[in-house]
Amino acid sequence: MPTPERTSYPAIIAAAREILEENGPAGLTMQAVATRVGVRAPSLYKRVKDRDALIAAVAEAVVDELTVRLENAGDDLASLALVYRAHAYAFPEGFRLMFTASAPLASLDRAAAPVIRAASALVGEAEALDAARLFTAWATGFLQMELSGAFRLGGDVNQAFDYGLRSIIAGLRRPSGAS
Amino acid sequence: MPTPERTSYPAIIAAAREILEENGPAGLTMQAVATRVGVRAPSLYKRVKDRDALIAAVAEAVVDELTVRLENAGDDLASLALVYRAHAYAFPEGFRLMFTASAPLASLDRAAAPVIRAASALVGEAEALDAARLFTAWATGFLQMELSGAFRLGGDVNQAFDYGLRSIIAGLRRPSGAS
DNA sequence: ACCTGAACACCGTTCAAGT
DNA sequence: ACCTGAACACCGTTCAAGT
Repeated sequence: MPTPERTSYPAIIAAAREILEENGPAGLTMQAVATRVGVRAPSLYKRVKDRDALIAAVAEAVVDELTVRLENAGDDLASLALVYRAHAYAFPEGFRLMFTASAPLASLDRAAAPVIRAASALVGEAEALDAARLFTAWATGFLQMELSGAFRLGGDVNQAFDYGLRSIIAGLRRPSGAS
Repeated sequence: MPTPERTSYPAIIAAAREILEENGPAGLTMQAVATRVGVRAPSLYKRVKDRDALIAAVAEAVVDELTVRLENAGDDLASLALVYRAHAYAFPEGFRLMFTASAPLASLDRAAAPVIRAASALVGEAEALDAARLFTAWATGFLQMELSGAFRLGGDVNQAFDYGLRSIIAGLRRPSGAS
């Protein structure tokens, strides 16, 4: 006699995301997730391979949500930068996961598409990939440093973000940036 | 009767660093460190508060070593970028720790000094901090993405690094980058 | 077919007892 | 004064037994 399903894969991922943002990576235990979805820990293994896979799925969910936001943003680098930053603020713990080893690299490729499009509009198709990597690396590094509290030497962090964004765009506009 | 010391704080940190690079964060257990320094796990707590403090100390050691390398490098951003990248390649796991929550922020401040000096030479003292943050954010993000295998869309990664470096310097040279 | 209690291995940490 | 075995709490994971 089939037992009715008492939870689901999406419910588990959503619960894990909440717990991660509330209690950090150390608080993201199988027990905590199971309790939140109303099940016992061993039952999770019916839908998730193990804790690493669960974490990877959470990272993928965060990236996929970012992708949607990027696709609905303005198609210039400045708009994408603001959306990216807002997403990092909204899910700081999830953001940290995005570029971790077990992260879902395929979903990152999808998130990259709008960035490459905006870069292409600025520097042309030949340089678009290099330019997108410059922009993404800067934004990712900046947000990670900002979220981890690494900006401790004074100064206005918002202004530093604007400065970086404007300098990068200015540098890309220069033909000397070509390969 | 005092028992002779069978290990030391530096030996513990060095062992932890080796284990981290060999086996990753999950392999960095108190047991593994204790075994490597020739002691039992409980003895580690005489010199280290707990595992988090041990990890933070490892991160600090990696940052301090980077600081020495930066201080001995050429005092322009291109030289600093190469040194930074070489350090990330040499200690990829340690590099990941540098901007983690429990990371040693004070030691990061010391590593920032040579970068700010090089930035100041390029854009002047007033913009030096903003420019240093642009450069550091880009380099950090780029290396993190490179080490995590996030560059999957083809293209030459070394060329992308050069392109990013040259574009940033070109953008900083422009007066329009000023605040 | 899914869920659970029980069990196992492993880890971080504490502490009384050794020297 | 440092080191250790023993113990505890906690966690990830497996699995036979339930429905």
